[in-house]
Amino acid sequence: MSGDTDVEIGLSDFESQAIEFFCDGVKLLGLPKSIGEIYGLLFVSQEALSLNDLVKRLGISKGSASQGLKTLRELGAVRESDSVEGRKSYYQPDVELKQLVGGFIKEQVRPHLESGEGKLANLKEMVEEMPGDARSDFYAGRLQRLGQWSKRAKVVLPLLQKFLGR
Amino acid sequence: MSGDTDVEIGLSDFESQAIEFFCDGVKLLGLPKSIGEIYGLLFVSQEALSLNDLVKRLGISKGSASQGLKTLRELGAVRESDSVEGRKSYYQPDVELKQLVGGFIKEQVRPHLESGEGKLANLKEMVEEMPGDARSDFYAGRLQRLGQWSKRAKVVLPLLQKFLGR
DNA sequence: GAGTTTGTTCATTTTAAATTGAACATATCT
DNA sequence: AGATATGTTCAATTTAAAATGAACAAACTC
Repeated sequence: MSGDTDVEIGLSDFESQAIEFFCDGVKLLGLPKSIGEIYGLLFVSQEALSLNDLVKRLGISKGSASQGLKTLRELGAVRESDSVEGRKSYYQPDVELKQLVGGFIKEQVRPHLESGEGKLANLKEMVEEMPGDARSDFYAGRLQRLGQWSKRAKVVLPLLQKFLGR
Repeated sequence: MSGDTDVEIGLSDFESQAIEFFCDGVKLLGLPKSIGEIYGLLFVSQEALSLNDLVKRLGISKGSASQGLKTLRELGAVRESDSVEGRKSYYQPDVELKQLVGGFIKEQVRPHLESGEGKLANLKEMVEEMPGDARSDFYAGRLQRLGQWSKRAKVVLPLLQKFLGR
């Protein structure tokens, strides 16, 4: 079979600008531009798009598109549309802010927080092994504060999600 | 005069690990490592430190230190200690989570949100100039959703700050 | 089963960002 | 004033991150 659907090549003015909007957004989150491009194009497309659609319309490499889609799926920001026709997959954006934020927190923020807690624990051990003088007291105080930070963050994140949903 | 205070050269094990902790943190926020190093060292120092102290102890360049301190001051994460002795300035960290988050939101997040709103307005204009068909209706719907996102964010940010303070 | 389509992986290249360091300005001291 | 100390700026370099594209694997087609 000839294969490809009749997707336009190149981007309309509207599409380009919308995509740029998302590129800015993901940069703020520390994600690569290509992810903004992919999500952005999906966001302004009525029909689900295949990997090859993305490659052709955005003019990015297959590698970028594949990797970007993988990240977006892990974040829960994109899902395969279930119209199974052959092996080819088509992708759609999740447009619920709550879900998007939730995925980002789960995949990007929580892991950092957790590894941070580990490091904090290490530091506390180091201080306990110090001779108990003014300096070690100062360190202990600082570490206590860091512990507060981390606790606060863990309380606030779910709250944040709750506020964003509905 | 000979000039320099008797700051150690090099970093203790404890200091290095604490600094690493902060480097991870600022990376999550999309800030350069040097900023984590500077803030980290100030955070675990009982005495205020001068620019030159930072250069020597961290082994970074004067340029980095100056630029990093500037950013940290703008964020409100660091302030000059007011012991005026000659021209030399000494710096101390602000260790209140509320202030830190507030500064970050004000300096890094809000500007992005605002420029985003501008771009959204542009996109809305573009849609209004389109012939009113199914496609433009779809676009209008999407843009409305983006407007919701942006509104939510503006409501949540101050709330977030409030929850983090105390 | 040969040929095609679809998608992933990963070594290399490219691009963007951070760091350096030298030149400069500005204040301080004697 | 001259000499020294402090701090900023910015072009050049270094470093880290992202994009590419070719090789590969897997699934479907005829």
